[in-house]
Amino acid sequence: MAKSGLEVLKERGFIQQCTDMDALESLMNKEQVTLYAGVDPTGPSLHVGHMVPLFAMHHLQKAGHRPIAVVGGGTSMIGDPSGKSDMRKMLTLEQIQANSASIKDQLGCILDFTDDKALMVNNYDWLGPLNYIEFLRDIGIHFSVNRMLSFESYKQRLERGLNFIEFNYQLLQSYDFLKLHQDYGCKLQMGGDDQWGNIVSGIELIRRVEGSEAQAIGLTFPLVTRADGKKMGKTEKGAVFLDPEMFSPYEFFQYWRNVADADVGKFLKFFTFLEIEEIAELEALEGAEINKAKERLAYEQTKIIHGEEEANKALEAAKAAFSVVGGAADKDAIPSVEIAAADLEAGIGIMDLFAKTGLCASKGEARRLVQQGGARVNEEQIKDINAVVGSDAVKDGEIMLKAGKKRYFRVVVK
RNA sequence: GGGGAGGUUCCCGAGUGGCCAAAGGGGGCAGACUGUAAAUCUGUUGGCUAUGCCUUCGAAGGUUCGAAUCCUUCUCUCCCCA
Repeated sequence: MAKSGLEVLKERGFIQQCTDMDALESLMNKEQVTLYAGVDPTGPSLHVGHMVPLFAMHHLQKAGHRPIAVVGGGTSMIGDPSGKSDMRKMLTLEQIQANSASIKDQLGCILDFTDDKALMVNNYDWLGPLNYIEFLRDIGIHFSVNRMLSFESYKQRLERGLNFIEFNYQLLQSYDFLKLHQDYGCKLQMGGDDQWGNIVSGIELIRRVEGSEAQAIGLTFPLVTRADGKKMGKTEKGAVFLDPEMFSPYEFFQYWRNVADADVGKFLKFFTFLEIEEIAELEALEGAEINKAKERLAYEQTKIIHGEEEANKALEAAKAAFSVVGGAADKDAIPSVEIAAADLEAGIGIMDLFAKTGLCASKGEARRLVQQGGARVNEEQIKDINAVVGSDAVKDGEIMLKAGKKRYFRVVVK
C-alpha cells in the first residue's frame, strides 16, 4: 500500500511541530483534507526560500489532499514581524498585485491546479474590504494582548520596538485560517516554524468562533538552513529566483550543483521528488562520488522548476564547461552575450571584455581578476591587463571566458 | 510636546580639521590545496581615459588654503519624560 502523505513528509524531514499529530493522521486517513500554506508576494518572483511549503503541499496533493496556496496580498501589506529583526518594507497595493499575478504561474511547476485539485487565493480578497470596527469587534475580541506578548516572536521584537501595524499581523493571519476554514473547509495550516505562533493563534480563533469541536490543525516545517549557516537560496547577488529572466536556468542549476556536501541529502529530500530509497543511495556516496548526488540534485530541481529541456541543457552545459574533455557538447545554456565580428576585428581589451559580459562588475574588478590570475580566455590564463582579444580567439563562432574556477561566459560572434 | 543619543564604504564598526578612498572585523572575489565540497593559508575589496582625476562618510548650505571631522538648516532612527 502506498505511503500516506504524512508518512512521506515525515521520512523527508518536513515536519518540525504539529499541534496534534494523531488527529491529523486519522483525519488524513479518513478524508481528503483541504490544507493551506501562505506565500508572500513581496517580490515579483518566488525564490528558493519559498519552496519548502510548496513541496510539502505537493506531496500531500499527491496523496489525494487539496492544497490551497494563499498569496498574502493583504498580509504582506502589513509585514510579519516573526523572526525579523527589523520592520519589513511596506509595498504598495499595485506592486503586490503585480507580484501575485506572476507568482501564480510559478506555482504551477510544483502544484497541479487542474480541475481545482489545488487552489490559489489571495487573502487581499477578504482582508482588503475589512471594516476596522467590525473586525475589532468580531475578531479582535478573541485575542489577548497578554498572551500575544508572551510569544517568543513578539518578545524579541519588544526589545527593539514593535510597530502597531506589525502587532496586528497575527490577527490577520489567524483570520485567514478562519476564513479558509469557513469557506473551503480548510483544516490544516502549514508553514515555517517561525509561523508557529501565528498558526496556533489561528487554530484558537477557529475554536472560539466555531466551537471547540471544530477541526483545525497546524503543522510547521523546520527552517531549512545551509551547512555554512547562510540563508537558503541566497547568493551574493540576491535570492535564487525561479523566474528564468531573473535567474537563468544554468545559474539555477549551478546553485544546486554547488551546495555543501552536508546539505545534499537534506536538499534531495526537500527539493526533489525522487523516491526516498534512491535518495538514500545518493546520500551514501562519499568523497568525490558525492558530486554525482549534487549533479542529480541540480538536475532534478532544475527539471521541476524550468522543465526537462532546460535541465538537460544546463546539465550538458555544465559538463561541457567543467569536464576536461570538452568536446562538442551543448553549451547553449551557458550565459552568453553577442558581439559584432567587426568589433572583435579591431580587438577588445581584456578588461573591457570581462566587464562587458557582466562577469566582472567593473573594469577595476576585471583588472583585479586578471592580475590575480583568475581570468581565462578559451581556458588560457591571461595575466596581462593590457592583453587584447581579437578575432583569432574565436573558436566555433564563440569565445569562452572564464572568471575564477566556476563562472563561465560565452561571447558569441555574429 | 520636552530631553538625550545617533545616521561612515556590501554589513558591523573605528575615525572628532590635513598623514582618509577612510582602521579592524564580517562578507565577497581571486590564488594555493581540492571533488565545481568543507576547512585552512595568501592576496584583494569605490570608479575611471590611472604615478593623475572623479564620486563616497543621512541631505542641503556655510566656515576654512583644506571637512567624514567645525557651524546652520533639514531629514530619518533609537532611548527617556509627557
